[in-house]
Amino acid sequence: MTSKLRERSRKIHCKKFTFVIYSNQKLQTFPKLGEIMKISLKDVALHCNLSISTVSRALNGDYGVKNKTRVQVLEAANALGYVPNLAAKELVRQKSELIGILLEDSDFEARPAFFELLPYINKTLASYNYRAIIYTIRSHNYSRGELNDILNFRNLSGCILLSVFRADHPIYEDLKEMNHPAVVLESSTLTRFCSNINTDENMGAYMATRYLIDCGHRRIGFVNGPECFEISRERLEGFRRATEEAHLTVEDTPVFWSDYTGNGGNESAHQLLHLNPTITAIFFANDLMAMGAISSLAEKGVLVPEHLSVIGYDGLFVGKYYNPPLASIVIDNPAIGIKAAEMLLELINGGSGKTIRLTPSLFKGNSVKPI
Amino acid sequence: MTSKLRERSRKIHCKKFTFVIYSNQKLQTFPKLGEIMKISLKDVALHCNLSISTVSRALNGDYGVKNKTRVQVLEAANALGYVPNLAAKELVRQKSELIGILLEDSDFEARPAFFELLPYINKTLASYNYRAIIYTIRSHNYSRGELNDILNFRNLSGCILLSVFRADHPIYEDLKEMNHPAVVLESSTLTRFCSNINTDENMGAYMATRYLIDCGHRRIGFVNGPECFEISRERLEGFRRATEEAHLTVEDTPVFWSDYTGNGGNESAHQLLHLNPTITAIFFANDLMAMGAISSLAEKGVLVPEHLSVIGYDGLFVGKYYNPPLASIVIDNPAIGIKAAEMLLELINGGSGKTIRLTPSLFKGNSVKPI
DNA sequence: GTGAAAGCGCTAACAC
DNA sequence: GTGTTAGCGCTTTCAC
Repeated sequence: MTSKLRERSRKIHCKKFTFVIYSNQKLQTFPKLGEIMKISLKDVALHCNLSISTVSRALNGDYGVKNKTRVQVLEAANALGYVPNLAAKELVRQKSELIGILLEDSDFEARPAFFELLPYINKTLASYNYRAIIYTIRSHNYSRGELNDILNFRNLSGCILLSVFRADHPIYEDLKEMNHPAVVLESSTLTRFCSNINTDENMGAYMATRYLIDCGHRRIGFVNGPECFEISRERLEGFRRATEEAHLTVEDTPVFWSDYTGNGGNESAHQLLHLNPTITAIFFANDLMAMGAISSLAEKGVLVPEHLSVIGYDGLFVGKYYNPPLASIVIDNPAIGIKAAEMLLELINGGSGKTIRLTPSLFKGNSVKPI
Repeated sequence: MTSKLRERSRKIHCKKFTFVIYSNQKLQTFPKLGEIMKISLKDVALHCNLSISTVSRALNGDYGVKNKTRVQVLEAANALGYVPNLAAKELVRQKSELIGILLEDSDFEARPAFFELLPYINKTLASYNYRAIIYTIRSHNYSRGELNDILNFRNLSGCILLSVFRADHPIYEDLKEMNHPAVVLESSTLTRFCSNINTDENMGAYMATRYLIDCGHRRIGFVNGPECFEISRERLEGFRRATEEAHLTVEDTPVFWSDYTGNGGNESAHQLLHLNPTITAIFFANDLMAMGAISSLAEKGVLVPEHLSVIGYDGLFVGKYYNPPLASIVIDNPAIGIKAAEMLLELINGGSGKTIRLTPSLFKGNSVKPI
């Protein structure tokens, strides 16, 4: 022990411990009254008679540390209850193991499925020792550059755009110019640093429509979400692809633009049925609208599937407990969550942006009846 | 400008800018090729011909800065795109504006309501400039002290226990001994540093049962959650309070312990009806179990509310779109989320732990029929 | 294989 | 009202 180290040693012992006694391999510490001081690398170093740098290397698993030393350090760190200070680490490394999760400020009811994603994203990130930090993005009054600032504040390693914004939201512009890793859902934004993962919406809508057609329905309504979302447009394409393939006329396959909410779906369905009373089936662009419609129609005596067949989209997990169990296009949210996190980690490790497109599956709930 | 500052000035200009030209009030910067260097306090200081500490004071709104200076600093910081480095700030302040949100690792289906809370917690925290960082807590193999380590790693200002753990989960012990601010939901853990917010479960269960009784039901089943949760026990007390008050016998008011999942509710309901065929109403301790039961019973010809009245608990927002709209005890999740965040901030600002108990409300969905 | 020392960007105590 | 200085706890050269 150098004299300088010894000198500091006394000082620090006074600061954090009254006594430090090694006896029978058992380390006893007596923290001062009041708050318990946090143990730093320095404390571990002092107890091991080693320098801070050696302790750091030992703890980080670096080369150039004698095995015996490493074991000694590990034991001391454990005994003292050492917890690294990530702020210090991040300051010097100029990066953090933090991932920004970006939510729209007001999309709760409209996008319940996203909250099915979060636990999976978080777990996947955690398994690589990354943590998720949540930010809220304004749908309106967002100004260019906010995204960059968010990333810079805490030197985030990257971000995941969990909400879907309207296609002309400026955040997509920020995303295109940004050189931090990012993953977006249900958007086709793709750059060197930005991957995207989405399901084949066109295919999903086609599958739903096709299922209704295969069940014998020839007059089918489509209640879509707002036109300003990419996904709404793609779902319309899929719907049209299926109806044209089956040579259904546009008159027999009316389309309504709604808003992805339960009430919106309900209102659109009533309007649709009022204007097109011969309709035998409706395809809703999400489960919430389907549920809103079914429950309200039932009260007016229109029963699903007896009088009207209904299929939704999203495959919300509550759908299978719906009455009747709601036919739907199932998006595998756990898979998307896990994949999104993995794609981001890939980008962080130097990978290039890429696109993953999953194919949704069909859940044949009893809300659709063959005719 | 002191000579020392001037010296550093040259160095830094070389590092981050090729030219820095003020002309017509417009600041033009030419970052070097490749990555754009981040702007630090030092850069702002140099451009203003001020010391770092003055710039820091100006930016932090401290006293002792001439107004003209402050304006100059603010403008320069803005023009240069200065973003503070929070890791540095946290390192020196020994605390962060970070709140840990603790989720159980596997409670997704069982607790969908918690994901109704998160957006509100996050928004409230954000309005005080705090951020939420998500941690997953293991239901099993959790070892004492993990919570403390989580708080210490990043010098979190506090944490919110968003999931409800079984009453004997060791995290509650950690919580009791911890001296960091914490807020727990649906638990009565209360210390100097730990507040709790919950709804009056006894009252909620009483209200649900009482509603059934008021509708004329005299033989009422109760499908509860697992006994290991505090809330299950309290809900049972409320149920019993109502049945005893109405002088219903224990035979006419059978209780089943289930698991808060859709399938569990379904199975328990079938068992309950099989053993007690004269039952006219069932109170489920959460909406998910109620939905699972209703949808499955409907397929067997047992219709709600025609043949059986059902009331749930939680007031999930999808409940009002259920078929029939599900009567339930509504827990005001937005209020709880906002309140939880506010209570935590109170603790952080030196307040003492306290208890808030909200009274739930009754949603009279059509799933209950008077007889 | 280990130690000394510099410095990440910031705050705060102390000069002046 | 402003500048100087000493760290916060850590990683990372560079010596030895």
